[in-house]
Amino acid sequence: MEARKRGQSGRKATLVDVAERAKVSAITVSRVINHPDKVSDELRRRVQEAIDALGYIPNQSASSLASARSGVIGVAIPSLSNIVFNDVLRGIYDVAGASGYKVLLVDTHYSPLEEESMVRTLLSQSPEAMIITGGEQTGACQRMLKNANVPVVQMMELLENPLDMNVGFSHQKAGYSMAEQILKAGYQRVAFIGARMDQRVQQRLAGFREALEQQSRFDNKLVFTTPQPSSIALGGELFRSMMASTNGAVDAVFCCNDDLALGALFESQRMNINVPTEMGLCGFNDFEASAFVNPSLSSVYAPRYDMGVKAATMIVEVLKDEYQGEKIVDIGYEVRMRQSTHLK
Amino acid sequence: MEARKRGQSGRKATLVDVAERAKVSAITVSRVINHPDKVSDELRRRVQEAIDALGYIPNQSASSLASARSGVIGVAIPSLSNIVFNDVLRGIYDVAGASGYKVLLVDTHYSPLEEESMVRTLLSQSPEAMIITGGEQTGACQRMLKNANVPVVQMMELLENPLDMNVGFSHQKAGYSMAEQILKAGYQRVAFIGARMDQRVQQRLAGFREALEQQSRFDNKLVFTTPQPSSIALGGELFRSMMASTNGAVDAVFCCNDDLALGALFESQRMNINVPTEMGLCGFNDFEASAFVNPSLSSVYAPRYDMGVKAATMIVEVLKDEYQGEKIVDIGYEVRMRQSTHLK
DNA sequence: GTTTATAATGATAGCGCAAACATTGGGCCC
DNA sequence: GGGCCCAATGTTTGCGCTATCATTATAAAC
Repeated sequence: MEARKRGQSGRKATLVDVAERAKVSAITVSRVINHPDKVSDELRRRVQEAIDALGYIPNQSASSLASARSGVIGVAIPSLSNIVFNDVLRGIYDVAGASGYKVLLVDTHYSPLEEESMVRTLLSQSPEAMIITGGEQTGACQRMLKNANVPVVQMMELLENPLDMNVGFSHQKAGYSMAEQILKAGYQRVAFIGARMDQRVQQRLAGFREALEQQSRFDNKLVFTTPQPSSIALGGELFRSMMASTNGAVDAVFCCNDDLALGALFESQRMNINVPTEMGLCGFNDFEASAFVNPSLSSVYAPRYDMGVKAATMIVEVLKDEYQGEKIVDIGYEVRMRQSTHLK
Repeated sequence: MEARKRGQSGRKATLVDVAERAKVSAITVSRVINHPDKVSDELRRRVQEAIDALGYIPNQSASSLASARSGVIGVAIPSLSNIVFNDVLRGIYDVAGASGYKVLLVDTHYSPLEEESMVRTLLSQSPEAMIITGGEQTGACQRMLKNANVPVVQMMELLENPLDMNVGFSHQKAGYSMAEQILKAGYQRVAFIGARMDQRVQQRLAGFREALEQQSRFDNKLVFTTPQPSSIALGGELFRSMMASTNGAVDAVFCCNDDLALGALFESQRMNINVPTEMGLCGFNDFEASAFVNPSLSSVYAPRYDMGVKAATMIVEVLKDEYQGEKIVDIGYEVRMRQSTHLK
């Protein structure tokens, strides 16, 4: 690359280059960018011209360093491929973007150790706030977050002792409610199939168990779980092996999420098992497909987009010192009973 | 908050705090972090102890400013909620993470103007490289990217004149191939339903049209498009209104993606139209559900994860000055014919 | 035993920007 | 017309870090 003059593409233009070209001081250029109302129309115009001419783009590192404000919100989620988090993310991005914040996003792969390392990376960017998933942080990770001295929101599930703020819903209650509805629909022998088995899935199982135990219908032999990641394919496999090992004793299956449930549904169709008459089926998370598949799939809906919006809004308001609400927000859920559990 | 001493949680520890505690110079601490092999075991141990004791986390802004290396790769995608991009993102994150790069991700909402603004935001973070989607950038955006003087990868589709590097596949050829197969399967009057209608969808339509025209089977009245975002619900609606307006004249539908196709499939089931005998159906992108739904859905698969991996790998290698391959990489696609288009 | 190479550490300066404080030049008051 | 205020602009300084160049200690070379 040839050597070029300032402001040409060889070397990136700086505030000083703009200032020289506009014949003002550097700080005036800074003001035009950050506090345009504090500069006269005339100078503002001249500076803007110079900015455009040079294609000047501010150096955010320098700005962060000088002002101790990075404009970054750090976000850690366990998986990029799980649709559940996309909805939440959309909410976060929408609010953050509208308020002038950037989002630095990391994927922890459902591992607290990886989360710790990722949180360290995020903190090195001097974020003004953090949004993380759930409550299974390592001790070191918790310490870092406290030390960082920025607002932290833990989202997705309700926690006993959040680090700071918390938005989510009770997966245990939701699991309980759904299981309750299944029993109410008249199913007698309800199995559970679950994958990944992270904290939230375990809570759903706990709720399921509680509901069944209340009617003395819980049977540990009907709980089928695996640490493998969820997928439609896996749902089909688990359903098939469940059927093989239970020998017709099961008349409904509570799937820990809609991936598994859809897989089970498609597999039951191929096995010529009628849903819902021979086999009730429900999922969790209420994917769009669940409402449209035939038979439509019962599931638990939670306002995920709103949860992201709420998390980001709390943060933005706390940063402006304007937040009035509670530190722990229950965003709620809704059991949506559809054809797949309609026994009679 | 009370005032506290250095290294306590009141004020974040800096390199100098660590240096004082370890009784070394600041630069030695910097070396322990960035070039540990250049420091003796003894000092490295002492410094590491001080780092741990103070919970020191480097300030990346200061580091970026001093070293002119941010460790950031900027990524712009048109939508956070489209699964298609998640797969690609996973590939990018996996490679970037393994190579020590952070990803700054923005959502352009399919708007070139928003993309321009987001790219400006990304560039202000001094990214070392950029990955963007497609080739519909505004002039100003293209200029910024060229001026930034960093490697740029445009991904998802193959471009005539990429700004720099390019990884993708030809959506037109893919559309052509799929349409060709549909005709080959024996379907006579093939409709097209499309949503969003971004560049890539338009290319799929162009390929579809080309294939049909070659057999004089193209009929513009059988093309149904809308700028609305795709969804399963929309697929059902479009299918229903298509059926209403064409009056039984259509025997197959090419859907621009699997969302629409699944929606059309579920709707056809509710309308008691047999797929594939009365109606052929195909989609695009090959979602996981497409292989498992009944009847299974024909679609076009592209190695999206690999595409993300490739894009990030190219960048990482270019940054190390080690990249040997072509600037334009065709990642290919695969037409997967399944039950939904099995006429005979 | 002097020179030369090498490894380990340190001192200094500066990256680009904005906070804090300083200066200037009206307009306005009585 | 002196004093005061405020808006508009400028000067200085330092954020936390690393590149660069220096310095010292140590080993190797002859």
